[in-house]
Amino acid sequence: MSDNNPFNHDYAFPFFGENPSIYANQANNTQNPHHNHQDFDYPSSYMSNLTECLHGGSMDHYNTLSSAFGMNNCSSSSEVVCPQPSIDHHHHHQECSRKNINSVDNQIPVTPNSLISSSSNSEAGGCHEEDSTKIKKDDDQCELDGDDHDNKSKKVGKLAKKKGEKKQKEPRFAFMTKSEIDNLEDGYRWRKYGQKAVKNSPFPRSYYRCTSQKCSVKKRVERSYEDPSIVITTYEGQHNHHCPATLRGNAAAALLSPSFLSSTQQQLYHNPNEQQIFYNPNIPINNSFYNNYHQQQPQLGPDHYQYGLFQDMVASLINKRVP
DNA sequence: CGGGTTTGACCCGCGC
DNA sequence: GCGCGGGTCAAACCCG
Repeated sequence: MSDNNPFNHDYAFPFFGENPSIYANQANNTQNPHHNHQDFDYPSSYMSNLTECLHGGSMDHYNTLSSAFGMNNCSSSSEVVCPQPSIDHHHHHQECSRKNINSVDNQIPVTPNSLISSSSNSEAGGCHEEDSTKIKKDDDQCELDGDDHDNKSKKVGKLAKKKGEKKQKEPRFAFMTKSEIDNLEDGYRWRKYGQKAVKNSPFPRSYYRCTSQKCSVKKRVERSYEDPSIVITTYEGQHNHHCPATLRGNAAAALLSPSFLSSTQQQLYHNPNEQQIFYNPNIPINNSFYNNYHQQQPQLGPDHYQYGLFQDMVASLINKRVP
């Protein structure tokens, strides 16, 4: 676990599962030999996370982003794993990446600035870490209870779970956002429960939990050590309540809400599964950001990405909504 | 006083 | 087995 880059972990997020890319002409090669495939299955609810995390979670009254994105069809066929470094590769990618971006820039209209990268169940190699950890903890706790270990049992005693009860790792997805502010406003209320230094990074990682009762959604916020202007926010889990700051959990409303689309942020919206990147053409592209980004995912060269607008993505959502 | 933050200790998995 | 790094806990602290 020496990898402190969330984007190097498994990320899968079939936003446009069945939706043809808006800018498909710019990148249609999805057969990247360096693109490893993972075998693990995604939880059926996995795709509902963006929805749940970005706005209220009640799935009964509206279409969620998950449905809008065709998340139910999400296959486990594309995700980012095990980057395969290749210097030449990188250079080439960087060039192409910039090229593509520019070309897109020229043809797209205005858009809200947002970039999201997504992930699926985390930790490609060990998508158990957190939960299994907890379970282990609990088990230990059970065993310890009889003994002394006062302090330890006290600390760990809360999360008692049955032995063998395997809690599935909550799906995750991450945003890369160019912002001065670390903790970006997303409409939910969060309580910070931890902060850790990140290896190889001068910037700490903060851990937040949704303050809503019985809502187990967590998020991590850290600043990219490669580009300090980039904030990486990783969400984990699904909200079981409406977003307090949006209208009845309307996905589009949430996504388009002023807070979320604050003009002070430049964001990219990246869908590794579909290899799409969305960005705000109103804001000059930060080359270092793209370079770093593609360096972080060398197995998915820019040639294989599709670029589009976050706005179009949202529009797609709205169009797909069922009354 | 309630709710959020800070911070050091603790736990766990993993790699060596 | 040990050390490292990531994640969590919870007491202490802060603040409106």
